[in-house]
Amino acid sequence: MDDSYQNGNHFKALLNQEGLRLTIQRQKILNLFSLSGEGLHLSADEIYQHLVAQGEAISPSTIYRALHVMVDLGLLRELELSEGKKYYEINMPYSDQHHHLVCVQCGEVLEFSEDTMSQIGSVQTRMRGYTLLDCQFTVYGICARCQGTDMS
Amino acid sequence: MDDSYQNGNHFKALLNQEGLRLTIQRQKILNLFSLSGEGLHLSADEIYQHLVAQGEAISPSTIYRALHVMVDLGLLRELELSEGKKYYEINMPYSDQHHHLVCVQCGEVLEFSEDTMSQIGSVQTRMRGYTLLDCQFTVYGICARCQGTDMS
DNA sequence: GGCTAATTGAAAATTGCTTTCGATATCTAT
DNA sequence: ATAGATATCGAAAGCAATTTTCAATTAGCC
Repeated sequence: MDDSYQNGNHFKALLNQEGLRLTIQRQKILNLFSLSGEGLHLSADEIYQHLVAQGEAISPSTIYRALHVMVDLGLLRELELSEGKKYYEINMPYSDQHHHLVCVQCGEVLEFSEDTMSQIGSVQTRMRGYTLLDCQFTVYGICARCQGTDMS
Repeated sequence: MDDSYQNGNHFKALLNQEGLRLTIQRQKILNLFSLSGEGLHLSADEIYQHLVAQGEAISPSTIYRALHVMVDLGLLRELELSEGKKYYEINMPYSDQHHHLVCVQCGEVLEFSEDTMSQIGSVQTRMRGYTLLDCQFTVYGICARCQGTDMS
C-alpha cells in the first residue's frame, strides 16, 4: 500500500462514515486524480481508458457509480463543459475556487480563478435561503488558433 | 397569422438571410418562448410536450433541429443546468446578462443579474486571445424548502 | 473465520440527441 | 400566380453517455 497515507485513510474514513466501503476500484479512480494534481478534467470514458491502459481491471459501470459517490462526498467536482458529456476534477478543499474558459471549436479548456465569483455565489444563495454547494462560471468562446482556422 | 408582427417578420428576415426558411414549426417554437417572456427555461422534451398539449403536430427531431438553428441565429441561449439535458431560454439582445441559481434537489431555477460577471468574462477572454461567445454562471445549492424536507 | 450488506461486472435498458430518407413545403424567379 | 430548386419535415433507425438489473464477489464487523 504505497498510496494510502493521508489520502487513502481519509477516504476510507469518509466512506465508512456513510456506511460505504473502500474498494480497490474507488481507490484507483481517486488516485488518478490526486496523483495528477489539479487542472485535470476527465470524463468517465477517459478514466476507463487510463485505468485499462495501466492494466487495471475495472468496468465502466463501476466508474460511473464511483464518480457519483465521490461527488456526493465532495471529493470530486462535476463539470458541465458542454458536449453532452460530464467531466470531473478533484475538489480538494484547499484548492481555491476556479473557473473555466472553453473553446467551443477545439475543446481546449483553460482555468482561471476569481474570488469575486464565490462571493457573489454566496451572497446570492444566502439572500434566498439556499445552501451553497458549488459555483461554476463557464465562459464559452473561440480560441485564437481556431479563429484563424475558419471552417464555417 | 396573428402572431407575426414584429417577431415573425424579423425572424423570417433573419432566416432568409442565411438561406434558411420560415416554417410553421419554427414559428411555434419561437412563439412559445417569446410569448412567455424571459425567465422561461425549457428542454427539448418540454417544448414538445407543450406543443402537443396545445394541439400542434410536430416531431421531436424537428424541435432539436430548430433549437440549433435558433441558437446559431442568436435567438435562444443554450443552458447547461446539469441533469445531462440542455435547456433553452430566449436571448433577446436587450435582455441583460443574467445567471442561474439551481436547487439540485427540486430543480427550481432562479435568475439573478450581475454585471461584474460579463466584465470578468470579457477580460478573461481578451487576455487569452479568445472571442467571447457566452458566459454562464451557475450556482448549485439546495433551496430553503428542500432543506426542510430532508430525504437523505 | 464467518456473516451481512455493500459492491462489482456484464449485459440489457434508458435517455437525450442525431441522422437518414422519402415526402412535403417554402422561397425565388419567371 | 406558377413552377422549380432545395430546405425542411416526420418517422424510424442509429448513436453515445449513462443507468439499471442481477447474480457473484468482497469489505467491514462480530
